[in-house]
Amino acid sequence: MSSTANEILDSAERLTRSEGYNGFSFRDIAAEVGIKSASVHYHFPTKAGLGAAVARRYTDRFMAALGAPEDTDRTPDDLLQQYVSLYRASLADDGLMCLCGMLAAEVASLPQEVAAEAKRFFEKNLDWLVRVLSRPNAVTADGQEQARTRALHLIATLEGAMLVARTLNGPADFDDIVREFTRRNPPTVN
Amino acid sequence: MSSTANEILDSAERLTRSEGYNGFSFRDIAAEVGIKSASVHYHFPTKAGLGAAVARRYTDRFMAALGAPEDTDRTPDDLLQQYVSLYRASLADDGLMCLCGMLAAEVASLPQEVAAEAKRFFEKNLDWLVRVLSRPNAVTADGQEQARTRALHLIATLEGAMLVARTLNGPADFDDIVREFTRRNPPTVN
DNA sequence: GTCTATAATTTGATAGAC
DNA sequence: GTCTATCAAATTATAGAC
Repeated sequence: MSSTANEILDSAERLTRSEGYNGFSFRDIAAEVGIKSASVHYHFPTKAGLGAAVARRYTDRFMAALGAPEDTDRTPDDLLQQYVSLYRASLADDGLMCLCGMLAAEVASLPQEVAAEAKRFFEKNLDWLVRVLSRPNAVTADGQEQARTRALHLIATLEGAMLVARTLNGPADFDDIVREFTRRNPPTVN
Repeated sequence: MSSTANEILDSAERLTRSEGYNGFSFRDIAAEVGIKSASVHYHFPTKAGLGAAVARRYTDRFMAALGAPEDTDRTPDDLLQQYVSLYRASLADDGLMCLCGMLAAEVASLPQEVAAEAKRFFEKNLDWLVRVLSRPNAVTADGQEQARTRALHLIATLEGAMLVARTLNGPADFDDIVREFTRRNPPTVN
């Protein structure tokens, strides 16, 4: 992957997380990278392809940062706290939305291949969280179903907190919401 | 307000909740209403004005449906359950996002007057919830600050649940999340 | 790989007839 | 109030020179 292609992905990711998939153009990216829009098309022939590539890279990077859910060097609670931190860093960095949270909002108007990548992000997140919550020393082991519900609940809270915080008071509100969530969903074992 | 103007607002609202503010055009609305795009401009000269009018009407209708937070015929818990139902109906109707949840995602690329209306929606919601949570027989009265945090937490959970449910399994996931939230945040008094 | 040039379409918006 | 016609700008995308 060329250096320019990576800069294009960086720019497209930032723009999507700020303005949405429908809120940026090839010319916006070209201006940020310092090339012409025709050169962007050389690296990514279509916008749908670029959007899908951005989402795929984002998901892969996110999952890599999470690490193995079964890592015995870290307690389930450590892993969950780290999960929350990743979202928080996302917002704090530049007031940017989670890429796939943004795509989830726009899902009805996305090219099919981009929508599919957004869905994949959530499914991978769910799977990782379910594995963490299913570990022997994590919460009450009331089965996979309950673990999935808990995982969904956490993802929804974090995505919603980013959404709301962006229009109100930023990271301060995000932190407020997460603190309240943690107070209501304390780690049980560990 | 003419009948056509209302149909335009209906169409613009549906399109915004489905595709986002950046995802529809005057021609899309014209096609739905059965007129030409020039006629849409007669009623709403600019897209920013139309977007702001849609958001304002949505907020006013939403607040009217909520009723008075101090209504003594209804317990705080009744009111909170009704609040959740309004969100749930939103999603169930047609898989549509909350209008202002959608605008919140796009906020960085919205005309200032549209962004301001989205913010107003959340502030009005917060105010209503704080009043409900501050009633003498509601939860533990640990002050306005805690009531605001609880209110934020509920709004974020509902907006996040809509967002996530739209890309995964729809209303079933929304209900799952709300059930889990309710289990973790049971009504205390009433 | 990047450029200029341009095609084809869409977009928000306006002028003026009816 | 709605229409036809049109504009100016922006958009995704391609052809072909360098």
